Amino acid sequence: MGRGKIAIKRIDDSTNRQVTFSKRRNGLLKKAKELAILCDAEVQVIIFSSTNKLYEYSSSSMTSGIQRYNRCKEENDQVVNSTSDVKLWQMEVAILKQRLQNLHEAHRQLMGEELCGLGVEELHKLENQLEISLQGVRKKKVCFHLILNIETR
Amino acid sequence: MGRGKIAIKRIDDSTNRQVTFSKRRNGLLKKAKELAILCDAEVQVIIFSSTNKLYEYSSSSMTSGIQRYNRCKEENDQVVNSTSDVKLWQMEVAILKQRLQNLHEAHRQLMGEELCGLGVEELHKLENQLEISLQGVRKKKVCFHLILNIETR
DNA sequence: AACTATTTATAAGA
DNA sequence: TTCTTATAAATAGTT
Repeated sequence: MGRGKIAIKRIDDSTNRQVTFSKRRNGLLKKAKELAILCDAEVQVIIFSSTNKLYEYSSSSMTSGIQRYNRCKEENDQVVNSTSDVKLWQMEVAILKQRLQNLHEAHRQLMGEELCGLGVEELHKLENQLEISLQGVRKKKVCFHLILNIETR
Repeated sequence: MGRGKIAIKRIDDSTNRQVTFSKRRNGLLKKAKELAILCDAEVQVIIFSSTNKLYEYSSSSMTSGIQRYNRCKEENDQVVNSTSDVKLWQMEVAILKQRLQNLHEAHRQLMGEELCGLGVEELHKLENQLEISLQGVRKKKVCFHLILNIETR
């Protein structure tokens, strides 16, 4: 992009290379930031110049970004060895996620959604439960009204 | 760049956001590669989409790039390696437990239990929700009976 | 997935 | 270096 087209290969002239590095580095960091904001992504960029100077961008914290990367890679490895601390925590996460999912499903049924998987018997039980719930709520409401009546008397 | 100018803020429309993500992600990775080649730099890019998919570019190996970053940062004693992964998993466990607890509380309220913490307004809302739920369940039951009638006719 | 009208990035020049 | 500008490249909106 510019006055002329250039081939993508190492720029021989070191001054030119330095200038181009400076321009394109800024461009890359800007684009990284835009991507993160526009698309709600987590983006990390690490750049070392040929003179070993560090430039970086991270949409969150670089540390957490790198850790997330590490985790992602570990999962893909599926290393099956002795149960390390990490593995134990991972198992706990898996268990909790499963429980959360189950509870979520039950919750949706109580909301009258996602009833497709239920049979007649289960629908009956759910209906009874909802009626019991309503009784409980209405009883509680009555209590409130009694209290209000006493206070405003 | 394009038919119109856009403000750099989160794109609301999810389809549009996904498309833009795809385009700009490719753009960013291409630019990263060009910078590395043209300017003889070491470049690493890590991108997580909002759907938690990982995309990456590394001019060398990601691991060595990250290690180089760590060494560079060690002066500020921000050591990032996989041993602190345990902490991250612990954090995830804590977050999941919290979510589970919240959902559990909501669940108990839908069961007509644990109503002590609720005010009049909240009781009203809960009652309405339960009535809606009952309607859903009863509608579903009617469907079942209609089907049974047809089958046993 | 393609196609363009525009915007944006940037190579070269000052 | 920093600014300018002509041109290449990226991409937003459209089909």
